[in-house]
Amino acid sequence: MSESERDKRAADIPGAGADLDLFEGGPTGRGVYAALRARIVRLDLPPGTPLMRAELAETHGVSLTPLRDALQQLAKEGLVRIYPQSRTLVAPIDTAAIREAQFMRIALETEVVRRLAQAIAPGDLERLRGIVARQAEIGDRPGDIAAFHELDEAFHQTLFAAAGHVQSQRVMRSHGGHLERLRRLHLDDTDAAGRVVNNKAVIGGHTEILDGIAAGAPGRAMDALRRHLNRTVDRMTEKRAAFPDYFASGTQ
Amino acid sequence: MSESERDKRAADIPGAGADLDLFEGGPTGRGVYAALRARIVRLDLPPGTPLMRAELAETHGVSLTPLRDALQQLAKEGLVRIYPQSRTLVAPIDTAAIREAQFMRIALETEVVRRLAQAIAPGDLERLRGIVARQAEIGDRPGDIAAFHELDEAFHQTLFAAAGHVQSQRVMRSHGGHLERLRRLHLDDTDAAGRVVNNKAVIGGHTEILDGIAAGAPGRAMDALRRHLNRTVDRMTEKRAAFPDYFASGTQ
DNA sequence: GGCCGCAAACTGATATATCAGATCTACCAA
DNA sequence: TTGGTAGATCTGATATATCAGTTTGCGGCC
Repeated sequence: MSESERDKRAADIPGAGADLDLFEGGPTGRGVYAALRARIVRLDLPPGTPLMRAELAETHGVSLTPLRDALQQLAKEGLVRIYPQSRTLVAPIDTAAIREAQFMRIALETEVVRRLAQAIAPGDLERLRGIVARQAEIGDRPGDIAAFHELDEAFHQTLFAAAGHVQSQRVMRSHGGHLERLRRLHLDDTDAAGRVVNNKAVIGGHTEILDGIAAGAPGRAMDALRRHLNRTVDRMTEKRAAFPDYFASGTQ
Repeated sequence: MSESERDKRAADIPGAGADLDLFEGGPTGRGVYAALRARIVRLDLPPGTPLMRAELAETHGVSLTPLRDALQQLAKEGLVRIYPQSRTLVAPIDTAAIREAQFMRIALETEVVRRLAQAIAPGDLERLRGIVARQAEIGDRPGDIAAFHELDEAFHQTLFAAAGHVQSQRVMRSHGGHLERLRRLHLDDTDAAGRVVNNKAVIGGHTEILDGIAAGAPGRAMDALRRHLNRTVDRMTEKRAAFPDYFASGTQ
């Protein structure tokens, strides 16, 4: 049942990626882009998978031109590697790219939180508290992974929205594909008990951040956020050992 | 003479933009992209200028396909507006985009400086001091605008390099076209005396930042950086009044 | 039996042709 | 005179054809 739940969530991801409407290659190409990105990020198309343009074009019912647009877009995000005149394949997960994405996220979100601690609209703070409250409600039940994760997304997006910098978050996300894939690897590797613990930690982090903001204490809010975000990447080397084929052979 | 100096600098900008090799549309298209971006950012192609594909293709000696790639790239950066089936023109300077770019820059660079204040390689600190010293040398002479500006660029780039996050700076710059155009507007509007004063302020800012880093005082370094960066955007409304045609009609 | 070289086949890049939507203009009607 | 509409024209999107570089597999040679 958690199985079907997860699949449902996975199927939703294309939609989630679609709001990154920074990308388009024209009306037609866009759908292809979104579909491919979703499959790559979901690791449905694992790193190294060759992408045959002719075949993909036929599958998606478009010609080579919009398909090329989509691939170029993905190449610019680093999710696809195009070897000119040769072939195109799903890029390996790049450790360096993950570090950059993480850096960007900490930098941006830390600044968001800082500004919110200086001034936040009461309505926004309420909304944020509400999200955390809903997380707490389902936090104990190990079942609703999808819902919990969705609320987590909502929390961070609301932070950016409250600060008036949704666009920056969009830019950040558009370069965070490698990090998303790493997170995907983490998704399935915790048992129910461990997940509940993790959920509690997430909720605690969110609460600390909001407390810092509410108290008008930028430093406190920023530190809390930093701790909260650093959780994700810590276990990267472990994942890299478990899925050596998925990662680039670069340093570290 | 400062005239020819400035032109020489302007001619260099394409090269400066070229290291944003985040962008390509294939080997051929890349040159077109760089050339167009340079002309747009330099305000050589003012906002609102229609971009006729057939003509541009002929001018640059390429076909429509790579030209389209270049334009799509520019559209994604927000520098060009494509109205499907209708026309393509240079996008107006967007106040909101400038605010986002400025936000991103402060967030990213502030985090860079914070980390450097915690730990910096002695060689990097030396290099940075060296750049500021060279700025001080030519700071009094109003002539060398190009050289001074180049050193300024080098300073900030070296900060990112020292923190090991050049890639993030690249992403940031790739979305900073609107801000670059605003800066371009500021470039020509100060007389020699004013420029010397401004140069002094820049040098002072850089020095404060480095002092904060050297002292291992993140807060101090970050505050200094914040003050330093906020200089640029302050006079935006003034520019907007002077060049109403260049700006989008959006709020504020 | 293994290695080198050549050629064929495949792939992506580029150019061109076709399609469809949007704008503009001229003409008609109110 | 003005508003609207039909059609011509222009533009970008899409599809297809051509070009050029890369890989691969076969055959000959060492």
